[in-house]
Amino acid sequence: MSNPDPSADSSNFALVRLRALLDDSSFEGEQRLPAERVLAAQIGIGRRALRRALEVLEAEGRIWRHQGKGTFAGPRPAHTPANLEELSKRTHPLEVMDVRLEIEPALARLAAMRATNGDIERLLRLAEKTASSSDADGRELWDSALHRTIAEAAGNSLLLAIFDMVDRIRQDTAWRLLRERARSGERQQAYVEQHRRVIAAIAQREAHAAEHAMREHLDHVREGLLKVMTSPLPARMDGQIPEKPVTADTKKEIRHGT
Amino acid sequence: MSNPDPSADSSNFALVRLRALLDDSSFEGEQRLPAERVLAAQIGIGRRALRRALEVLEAEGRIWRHQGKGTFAGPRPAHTPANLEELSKRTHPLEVMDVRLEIEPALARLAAMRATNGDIERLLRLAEKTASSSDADGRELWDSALHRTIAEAAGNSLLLAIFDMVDRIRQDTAWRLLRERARSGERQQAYVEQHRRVIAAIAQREAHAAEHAMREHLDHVREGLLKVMTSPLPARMDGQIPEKPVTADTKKEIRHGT
DNA sequence: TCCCGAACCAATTTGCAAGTGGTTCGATGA
DNA sequence: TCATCGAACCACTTGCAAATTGGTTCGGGA
Repeated sequence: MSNPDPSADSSNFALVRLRALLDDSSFEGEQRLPAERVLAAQIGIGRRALRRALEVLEAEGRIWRHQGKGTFAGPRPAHTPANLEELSKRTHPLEVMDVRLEIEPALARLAAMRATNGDIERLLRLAEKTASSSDADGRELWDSALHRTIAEAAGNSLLLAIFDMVDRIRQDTAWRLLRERARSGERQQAYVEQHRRVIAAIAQREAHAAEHAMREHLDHVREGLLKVMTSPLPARMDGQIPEKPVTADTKKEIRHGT
Repeated sequence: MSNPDPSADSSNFALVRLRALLDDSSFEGEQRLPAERVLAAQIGIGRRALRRALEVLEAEGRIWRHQGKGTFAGPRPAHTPANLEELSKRTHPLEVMDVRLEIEPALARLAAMRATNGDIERLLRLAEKTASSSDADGRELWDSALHRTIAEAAGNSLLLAIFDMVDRIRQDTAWRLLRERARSGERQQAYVEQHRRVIAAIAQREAHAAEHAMREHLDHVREGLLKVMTSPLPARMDGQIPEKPVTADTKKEIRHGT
């Protein structure tokens, strides 16, 4: 009987050689392997056959590769994003919402305890602006400024940096549409009232009340988000249907690497 | 009577010209101004006089400058660090501890709800290792791995990224010494017991208990940190005195930029 | 005493070259 | 007919040197 996959012959040879190389003590740590072109010449096979073997080893987790860097022995180092784009790809709106629900109530509580009178003045002015803003973009901006001012008033630079990180992800790309749909008219009204309550609690230095009010507000926001995501086609005035079901696509694409 | 500050003559001239330039619509946004050398030649004064004028404008907040970048119209953009070194410079151990107190109890709660059985197995193994580890470095590593595994088990990639960020700051530079001193023998014993409690709660899926146990644990850690920082020279078995009062120096160096 | 020009320092940006894995293509040979 | 190879190209990363910028110092000159 003939070989069912003759194409793998020289690749198999390469696999044997590569496994021997990896088992060798010289590649113990996270050592870098020679470049593909060099390695192929060393073993005496073509680059294509070598790459097939490397794919197997990578799938096994014995090596990892990165374009422009090289091929390395050992498991792929834990990928901690640290830059926004990567992080933004790997998360999704519900995760972000969960994080906000953990962080921002704490920020509100701390703000109630540590805000300066100047902070509180700024908050009150912002609340007015948010309420009186008419267009969606304007609301968006004032709302963002309001939440950030609370984060500043909390007086913890590290927490502020974390808030900024989350906020930048939130403002990224495709989510704007989602958020816009999540704030219908009456919901927007409720948001304004909830903001007022949070700010009032902070202004009166009621830490617990501030935390509670903020959590309640974000619960409402989360609920709005869920509603939009689970019923993607509510009656729309303009009758337009989004070309792509944003939520589903986004989630699938994001989920691929935990 | 003579001019009390004749040195400001050409600088004043430059100020007038510059204000006119800034009021001009062409520099509305965060536009970049010409280089100092060019600008000085344009206005027809020396660079030194120009720089005096620019200092005034910068103090007024109408422009901002940065070495190697240039001079820009408008207020200085909000500085959101985003990279570890900057962040690490701008925070201090107590801030980090406060953040951990906000984040990690939430992580423990989520882990209790969402951990896989595999996660729980890993946690139990790690707890053993941590308890049996003898040297300080070993404890440090196992402890870190334990907390991170809980963060992983919480199943929120964004929260995990935040945890990693905080953890990297925590492990940075000078704080290692501080932490080492904060874990005396009996405190270490208590930590092991607290870890056991957190893990047990997670394993039994008791979300609230897990959150509570983790908060209690971190409260103890915080207390240990405070004790070390407020009484920098406890009685030491070996009689050695650290060459430098680490806490004070570190705090001062870190504090310089809020 | 003040101003100017020059020079130097330090931080940043920019462009380029080299090297890497990822991919496509046509020629070759079993 | 098919797998293979070599070549070429693309996309990404790294490293380095040049250029540019603000920050600073110094000496000449009015």
